Amino acid sequence: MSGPATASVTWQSVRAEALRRIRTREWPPGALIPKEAEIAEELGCARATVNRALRDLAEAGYLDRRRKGGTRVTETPVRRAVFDIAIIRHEVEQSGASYGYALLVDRMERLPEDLAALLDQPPGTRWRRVIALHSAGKRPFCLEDRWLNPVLVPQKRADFTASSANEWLVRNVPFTGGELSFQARKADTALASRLGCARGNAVFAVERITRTDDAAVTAVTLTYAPGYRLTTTLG
Amino acid sequence: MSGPATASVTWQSVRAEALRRIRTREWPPGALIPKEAEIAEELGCARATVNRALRDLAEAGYLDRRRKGGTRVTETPVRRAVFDIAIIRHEVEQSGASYGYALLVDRMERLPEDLAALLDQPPGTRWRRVIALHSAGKRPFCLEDRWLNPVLVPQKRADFTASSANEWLVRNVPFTGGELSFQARKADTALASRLGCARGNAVFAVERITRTDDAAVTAVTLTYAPGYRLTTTLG
DNA sequence: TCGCATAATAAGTCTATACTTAATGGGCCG
DNA sequence: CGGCCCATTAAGTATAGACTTATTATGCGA
Repeated sequence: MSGPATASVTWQSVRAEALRRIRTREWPPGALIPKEAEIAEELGCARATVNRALRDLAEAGYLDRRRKGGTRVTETPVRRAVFDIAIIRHEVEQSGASYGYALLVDRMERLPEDLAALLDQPPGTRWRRVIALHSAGKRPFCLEDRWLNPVLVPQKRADFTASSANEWLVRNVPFTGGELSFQARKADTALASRLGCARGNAVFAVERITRTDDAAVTAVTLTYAPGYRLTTTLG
Repeated sequence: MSGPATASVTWQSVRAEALRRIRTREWPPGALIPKEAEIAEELGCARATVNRALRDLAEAGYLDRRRKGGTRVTETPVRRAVFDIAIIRHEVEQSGASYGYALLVDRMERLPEDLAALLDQPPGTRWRRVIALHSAGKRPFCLEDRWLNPVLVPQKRADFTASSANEWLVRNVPFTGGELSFQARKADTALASRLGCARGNAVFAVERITRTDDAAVTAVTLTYAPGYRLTTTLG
């Protein structure tokens, strides 16, 4: 009823072969490639196997697939960079340094107007504001300036004196979406003194807003000490 | 989608249900969840459908799966941010501005020692160096400072006076790997004049090395004018 | 000739089944 | 008691077949 038990063509091998054809331009950019059934017959496997392989290549940005339209090689493959958003403690520990944490501010404050708008909060809303410093060895590593939705993260339930809001949130408030942005900033006097660097230094800043289905959970700005690099591998 | 006539349970619906259970802590962090066959029976679908759903959640970082070990909920879900590495022209055009391009330098130069090491080239190797400015409207947008492997990108074959190396490479040299890093830098005099900003301004810099299986293809530093933000959505 | 209904098509998906592979844990032997 | 081998287990994968759905092409009528 089924084919030979051993000779199976794996979806990885189909993927590899398809990628080879793309790289060698046997299937040039923009070209329509044979349909699944044809490739399956050619390589001697089931259509589902080809489907798995081509779907994977499509996810990776090498192919564009459309029902009825067939599959074509992407004209200009969009490369994706993937960053893992780690817990800062892990990031520090992974670099070999010992991790330090200090809570600097934890109080209720009125949201700045622009931020309130981004968070879908009426102007003047008071949220919990937490500022903390993460350090690597004796050096400041990253300043965390965070606003928290007090409904979801009341002061009595979450205490950030010993460990950061970062970790508490990861474990306690699953989020469903948000935005992330990176930018370069000049350190002002306050920031420079907290990060232990000269005023005017260029620092790397990450802004992140996190939401659940219903409401915004938190908005945070992470400002890293000068010299920080965010690195990843292209696959 | 959830048609009554077509009673089939889709893998998306299984995924959604599993995610719901993770979010509601019905399956708390660290817990072992039922095995595929059990879930399949419970939801009334084939095991392959459950497999597809759980595999997807594992890829997204919600689950850890191991043969024989079963599937458990990730203790601290690692969130991933995905950035599309666009062609700079597209990035500018998408913002609504008109794109401008100017080639500033194109000559053979000796690789700096540290870069040569990164690129697996013997010290003193001469590569093609290209410097170009991308602009949005009348404003400088991004300075591209690039080194190219002259074997793969000889000057006679690739002319960058009219369009950038960026686009030529995407279309002509498929790459298989590389590294990417982001950082904040202070603009020195040369950079400031080219980007049309004040000296000492904080600028966002992207460094990228691109390789084929055999050899390094190119190393590039993209320095964006002050105010640039790299943004993405968290899913 | 234009516009719309319809047929054709290729990918998307579900199912049932069977086999493979990586771990795990227990039992046997030294 | 310790270590190794093997049975067991749960995920991983392959397959054939059938059905769904988005999209394109076509042909008919106004």
